[in-house]
Amino acid sequence: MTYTYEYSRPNLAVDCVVFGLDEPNSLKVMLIRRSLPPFQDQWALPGGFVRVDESVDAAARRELQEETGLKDVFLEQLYTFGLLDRDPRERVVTIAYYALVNLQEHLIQAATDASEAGWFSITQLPPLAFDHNEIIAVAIARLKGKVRYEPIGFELLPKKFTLSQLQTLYETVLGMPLDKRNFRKKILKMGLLIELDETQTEVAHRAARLYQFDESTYRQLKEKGFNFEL
Amino acid sequence: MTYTYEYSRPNLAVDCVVFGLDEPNSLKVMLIRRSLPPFQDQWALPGGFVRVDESVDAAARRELQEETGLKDVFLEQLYTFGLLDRDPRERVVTIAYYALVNLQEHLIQAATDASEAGWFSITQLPPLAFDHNEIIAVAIARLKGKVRYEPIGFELLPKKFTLSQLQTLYETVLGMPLDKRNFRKKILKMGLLIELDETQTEVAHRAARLYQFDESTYRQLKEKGFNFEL
DNA sequence: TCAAAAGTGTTCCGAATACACCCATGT
DNA sequence: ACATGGGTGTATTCGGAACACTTTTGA
Repeated sequence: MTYTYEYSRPNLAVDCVVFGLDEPNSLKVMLIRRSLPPFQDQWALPGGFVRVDESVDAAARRELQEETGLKDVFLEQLYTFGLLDRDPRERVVTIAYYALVNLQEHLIQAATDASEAGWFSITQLPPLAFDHNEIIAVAIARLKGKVRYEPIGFELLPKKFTLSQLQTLYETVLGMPLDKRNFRKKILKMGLLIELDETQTEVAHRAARLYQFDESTYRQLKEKGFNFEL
Repeated sequence: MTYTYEYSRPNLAVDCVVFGLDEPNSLKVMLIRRSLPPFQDQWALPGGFVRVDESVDAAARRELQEETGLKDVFLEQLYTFGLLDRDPRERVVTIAYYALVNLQEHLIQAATDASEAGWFSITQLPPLAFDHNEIIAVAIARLKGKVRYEPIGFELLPKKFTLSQLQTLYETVLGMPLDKRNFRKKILKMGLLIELDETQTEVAHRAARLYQFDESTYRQLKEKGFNFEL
C-alpha cells in the first residue's frame, strides 16, 4: 500500500527532550542510541514519525513510551524545527517536546529498554544526530525560563520532597545559588506546599520534613489570577 | 507529476496571526476571507501549505506576503496545532506564527490586496474557519505574556512614538490601566529609549516629544544579562 | 562528640505604588 | 479663554537581599 499526493510533502516527526534531576544537583537528558541509519550508533533524542491517524501530542507520547518506557509524565510542546536540511534522507519537519520526570523513579525503565538509553548531564552532551543539540539548547532555555513562573519544577522531584531538595532543584536549573532562608520564606508564603507529618529516613544527619505540592490549591489560586513566581 | 510515499503523511501548513494596534487603543488581528472551500467565504487567518523546498519560517513569510502584502515584519513561531480533525478535507498539521505590525503603515496594503482582508478587534472576532479562533486565543495569551519581558511591543508602534502612545499600547495589550508617572519613570530608567529632538505635529494640544527604541543598546545590555521587564 | 544538614528572624535597601498640579499648544 | 493631553516629584509601602547561629540526628 502506498500513498500518492499531487505535491511533495515534508515528513513530520516528533522528538522529546526528557529532563531528569540527578541527586548531586545535575540536570540530565535522556538519549537513545540509534540502531539505524542515518547517524547509526550516534546518540539522539527519542522520537519518530507522526502517523496520519494520531494527533501530534499523541505521537510524542507514543514515541516516548516506545523508546524509553516512559508514560504519564509531564510533556509539553517546545518548538517546531523546520529548516531544510535537518535530515539527510529527506525533508523532515520535527515538532519537539520536552518532558520532566523524576529520575529516581524512572532510571530503571530507561536502562532496561530494548534500545540502549542513557542519561547525560546537560553540561557534557555527546555530539548528537540531526539538529538535536540545538533542540536541547532550546529546551534548556525554555525550562530555565518557565521554571520561574510555573510550578513545573515539582515534576522533577518525587511526590514527597524536602525543602532542600526543592531549593537544590532551582539552583541547578537556574544555575545560581539561592539563599536558604529567603527561599523557604518565599515558597512557604505561597501556600502551595502541604507540610507532611513525615520526615526523611536513612539519612546520616537530622531528618528533614517532607512536603508535597498542593496541586488543587494551585489550580484554584491560578483561576483567581495568582501568579506563581520564584 | 505526483509523489508517492510508503506511509500516509499529514499535510503541513502555516498560519499567521497578525496583530496591529489601532489608534483608540484596540488590538486588532488581520483576517482574510476564504475564496475556496472548505469554509468558503468565511474569515480565516492568512496561511497555506508548506512547500517541500522551503523552511517553515520561509513558508510563513511567503504566505504572509502573498495573502496580505506584508513583508519585513516581526514574525515569530507561536505553536503547532496537530489535532486530527482540524481540517475537514484531510489531515493537516499547522504551525502557527504571530506577527506584529504598525497598523498605520500597513493599513493600505492589506486593504488593496487581491483577496478581501480586514482588521478585526480581538474583542469582536467573527466565527473563523478551522480552529483559527483557538489559534488566535493562544496568540493573544502569548503576546500578553511576552510583551512584559521582551521589548516586542515597539513593533506595534511607528518608529517614532510618544510615551503616551507607548503607555496606551501596554494598557491595551495587558488590559489594565497604568500610572503615567510611574510608567515614564520606569521605561526611561531602562535607558532603551532615544529621546529625539522632535515633537508631534498636527495635534490640537501640546505636542509630545518623540522617542525611538534603542535596538543596539538593548542588544548590548541583553548580552550582559539585562532583563527587560515592565 | 563529631559531622552534616535542618531549621529559624531581623535589618536594610531599592523598587513599586499612590497621588495632583502646572504647562504648552491649537482652536 | 478654554480644552486637551504633556509633563513632572514626593512620601509611603512592600518585597527582595543579606546575613549566622542553634538544633537534631546518625555514625
